[in-house]
Amino acid sequence: MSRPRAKLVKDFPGCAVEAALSFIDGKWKGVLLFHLLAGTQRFNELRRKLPSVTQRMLTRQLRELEEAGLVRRTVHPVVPPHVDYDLTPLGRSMEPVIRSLAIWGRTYVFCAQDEAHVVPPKETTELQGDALRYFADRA
Amino acid sequence: MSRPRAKLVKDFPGCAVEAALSFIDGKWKGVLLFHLLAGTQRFNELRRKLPSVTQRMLTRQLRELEEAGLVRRTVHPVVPPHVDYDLTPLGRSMEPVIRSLAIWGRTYVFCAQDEAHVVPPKETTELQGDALRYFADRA
DNA sequence: GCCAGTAGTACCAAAAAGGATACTGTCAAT
DNA sequence: ATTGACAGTATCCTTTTTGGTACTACTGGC
Repeated sequence: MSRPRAKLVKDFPGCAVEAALSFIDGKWKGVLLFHLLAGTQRFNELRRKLPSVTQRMLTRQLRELEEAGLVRRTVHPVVPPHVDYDLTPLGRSMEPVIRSLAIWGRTYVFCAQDEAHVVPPKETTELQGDALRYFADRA
Repeated sequence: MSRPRAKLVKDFPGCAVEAALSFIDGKWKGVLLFHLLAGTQRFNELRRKLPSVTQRMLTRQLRELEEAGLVRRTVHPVVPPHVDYDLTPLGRSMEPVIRSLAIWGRTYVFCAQDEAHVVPPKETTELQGDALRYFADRA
């Protein structure tokens, strides 16, 4: 949620970075936006893509994204329920941010453990702290 | 800190976005990295640039960035103390991420209140939720 | 009749993050 | 003699965020 950060935005103008971060601050918002870049998704569709998120968390994060103006929630009044989530123009404007995050993650953290061998040795030598431990864990 | 997210990285591989976010997760890390992009900084130098951060928080955030391998802390054993902070190569690799965040923030949230009039009317009409309220507040 | 799928809520508990305040020790300048 | 700059710590407390479990209502298929 952007409440505490929203405050700081006023207390501390000039910080565009923090302002932007306040919109994707929340444990699952980044991934959600990433998946929504691929197009409209339904609630359970997203749930399947984020297996470790609880229903409650998914709902909350989506609502916060909606509140922030990044995501649009469309309820089709049918039974069984049918709810679509997609990006607003503002949400889509986040694409460069999300993409650069995805690239960084792939390059330096490399989530897909089945491809862990692809880690470039040169970069690896630059790693420290968490990143180093991360790679150490899966070596 | 990246501990809780680090866990999810393992539980939920494939999510490069979350992995990357876990490195800048923390209320001040984004700004700190942004300021460090400009070059080496000393502790109180950063403090002056982030007037609303407490000493304790600044220390913590810097230590976490160091632990994560993004920032290097250099202690010059003199008195009075002299400590330099600068980006590691891994930290510098975050530059595209930080820059895109800064651009987004400037474009869509526009922290600098003294330039609030520059908000482009076209974009404004696309705003919803927090973003809308943000602009409403300063209109 | 029972189960699965749809999209959620409600309630309680735990953990994590952040903030406030006060304190350290040395030196240089006023 | 006092103050300020330097770079922090220590302690306590509050807020925020996240997780766990159970529950709703309705329908279509077996």
